[in-house]
Amino acid sequence: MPEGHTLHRLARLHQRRFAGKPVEVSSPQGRFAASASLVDGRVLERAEAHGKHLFHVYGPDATVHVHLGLWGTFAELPLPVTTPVGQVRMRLVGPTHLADLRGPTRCEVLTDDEVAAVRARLGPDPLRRDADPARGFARISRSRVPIAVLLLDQTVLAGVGNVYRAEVLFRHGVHPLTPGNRIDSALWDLLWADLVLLMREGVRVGRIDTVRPEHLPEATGRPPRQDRHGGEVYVYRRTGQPCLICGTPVAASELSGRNLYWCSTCQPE
DNA sequence: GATCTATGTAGAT
DNA sequence: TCTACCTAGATCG
Repeated sequence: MPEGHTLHRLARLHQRRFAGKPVEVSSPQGRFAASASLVDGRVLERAEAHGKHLFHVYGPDATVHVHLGLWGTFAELPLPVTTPVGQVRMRLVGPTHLADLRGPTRCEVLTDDEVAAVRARLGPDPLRRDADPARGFARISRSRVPIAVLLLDQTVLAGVGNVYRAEVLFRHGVHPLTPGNRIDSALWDLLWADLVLLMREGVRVGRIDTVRPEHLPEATGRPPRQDRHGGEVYVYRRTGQPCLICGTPVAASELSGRNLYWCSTCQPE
């Protein structure tokens, strides 16, 4: 689940459910208990996301910072309060709903200065209005590192994960090993605009869909994708299956410890 | 029941 | 480049 769109969707949801009201914050599992007591019962001022980071702002002295990592999830339930199931790191209880956080890589209370330090390390986020894509291009155009690695570097761009990386490179016919300094500014503008489009749609529908209408199962007669992550994609986790455009089996390898997927015909070196 | 895997990142080597 | 870490669902035997 957790690429940037997931966090922005959660921020939006938490803003609606909890902001402006006192919230009960607890840690049924216990690992967040001491920090939860710092914000328990206070009014949640606002929820916002930057890249894959979620912030629950209670005041200048206390913002809950959540990073879901690979496995983290937030589950929302309507009241009444029920017994927590599984390992619930943080539970928020508001006037109408509760939210249970499981498996985050990060869940901590920070001061405004500490939040600023976290955010200072993040590159422009295609889902934020205040994002400056030129900052991302400045890094990319100076680097010989493969574009596939740069896109996942959160100090270059914030919020892009393995699915959006694979899909945006496919949609623009860019080979993943292309060095950053071979990406010209016109191509960068296209990649950025496409990330904005795809990720906004991801926030809207709650899953990652990147396939153009003419290549969808309904248009081509192929069976829809059955995958835990749910959306329709061109190459992500489609190793060995025919490319939706040219039929070449989708290639896969590992790069910097992450799975990489591409079409060797549509994305030539 | 055991094992594998994942949309992520930090820190050690 | 490696390892550790957080969790739950899918798959294997």
